[in-house]
Amino acid sequence: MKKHKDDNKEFIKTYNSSVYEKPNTSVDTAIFTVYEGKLCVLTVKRDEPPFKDAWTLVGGFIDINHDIDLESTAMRKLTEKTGVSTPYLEQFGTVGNKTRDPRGWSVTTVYFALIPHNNVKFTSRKGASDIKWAAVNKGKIKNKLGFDHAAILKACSERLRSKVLYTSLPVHLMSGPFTLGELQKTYEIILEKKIDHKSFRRRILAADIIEETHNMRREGTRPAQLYQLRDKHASHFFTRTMEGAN
Amino acid sequence: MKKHKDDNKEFIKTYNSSVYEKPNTSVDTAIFTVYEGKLCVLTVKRDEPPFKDAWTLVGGFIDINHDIDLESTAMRKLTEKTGVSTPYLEQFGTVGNKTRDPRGWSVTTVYFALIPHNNVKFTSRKGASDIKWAAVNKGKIKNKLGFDHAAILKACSERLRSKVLYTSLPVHLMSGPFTLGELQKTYEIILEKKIDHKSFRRRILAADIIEETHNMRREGTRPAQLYQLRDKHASHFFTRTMEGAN
DNA sequence: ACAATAGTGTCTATCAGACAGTATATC
DNA sequence: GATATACTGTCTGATAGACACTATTGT
Repeated sequence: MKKHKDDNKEFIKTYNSSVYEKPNTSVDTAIFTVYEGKLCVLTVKRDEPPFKDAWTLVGGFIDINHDIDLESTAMRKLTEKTGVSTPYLEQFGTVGNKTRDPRGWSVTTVYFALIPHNNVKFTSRKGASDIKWAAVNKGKIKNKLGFDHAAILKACSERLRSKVLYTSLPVHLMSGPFTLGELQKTYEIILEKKIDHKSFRRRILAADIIEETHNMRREGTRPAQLYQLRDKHASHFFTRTMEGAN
Repeated sequence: MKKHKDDNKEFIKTYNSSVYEKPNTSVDTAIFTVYEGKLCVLTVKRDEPPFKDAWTLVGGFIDINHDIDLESTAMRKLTEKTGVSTPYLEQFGTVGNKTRDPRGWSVTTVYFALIPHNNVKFTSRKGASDIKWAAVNKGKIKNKLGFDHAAILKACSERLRSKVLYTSLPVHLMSGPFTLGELQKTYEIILEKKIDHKSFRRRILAADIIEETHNMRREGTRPAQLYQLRDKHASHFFTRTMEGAN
């Protein structure tokens, strides 16, 4: 590793010409929720160039004086934007290349998070104008995303979809007790297809990850059993995937 | 991203800490092969501090002037050390924290590679004294590894083992035509357990990823059919995992 | 009664595990 | 023939998909 001079001019010069020895290093998180029957991802509006006024995923640079590791950078940003402090948070992967950021070689470690919609309180000082949920369809949202975030979102959505076929991840989108019908709906929204309800119940109940509460949900028609997670932080991996190709 | 005051002192301070002070960024690869009935990983001896004279995985810093992306950094290092230019190469994940490198905040993107042992020619200028295969057992090797590479190797080995339960990855460890018996042996070495040969054959043949050659392997006992990959770069994902827990 | 949602019964298809049995080499 | 490795036959068990059926609510 080359050492950098503390000479300020030299520093500015290399910074401007984008041939600084270390790439920039950031963390971005695709924060997913299910809301009004749709899979949504949290987007924020940039207030500085590059991509000023464009929407992006939630992210930022590592603060090496305060963050102890990458995950705490991701958590810090997530909590800053949503107020949520116990999301399901998983590292997706890292994208690093010469071209993704006009400022030069840039590396971003991407996480994806699942949070129940109810738990979110936007904490942005400017109100809601610079932060919003965007509905995700086949990995895409309507608005253009800055940097390579459209590609990152697509890849994250695909990973989410694929993991939902063989895990219990969507339980992390439920807030408080839920019915099997509601959980199934959440699966269906993410997978963008219907699931046979009998198979679904069998599968979830056999996994033994949820337990009955003493309450029922009463809304319109026949009351439904309310369940809760046995272990708030556990995830179950099934040995077979549901149909729909990997 | 927090906004900074334009106050000059404050600016320089935040400038230095948020922009100038970037973590170091590297790429490390666990290069696996199967050799003499054992799963092995390539290790190299460091010739500079920190961890001078300790063994580590193959890796190094990104060369932002020559590498176009992270994968090309990994490939460059791999080819440099092994002479192999078409490995199976997959990103494993990224470790970044304050403590893993005594020089300070450090981020490393970890890849794992599979290469057939025959294809390797050590190209190190110093001869073989600073590079060698180390047998991996339950994710560990005998020699101590520098940095946090022991933990990284363990995590990579577990990922490899887990993927082998539901993919055809081990085909990338075979050089040239191979018999089903040889492929099965390779699976068994990675999984560290026996597989039923009938189930194995059924599974691999049903995947339709290999085809018979016109040759047989004749060695001692009954000749065995030699197969070759239909698509050199394809990987098959089975819908069910083999037993042995995820 | 009817609509709507909750929940059960049960048949079939698929595929992994187990393991006995057959085939073809060398010695 | 004995032994070693290659390869096949086939039964069992687990579980996903399909889908018909029953249950309980509000209107």
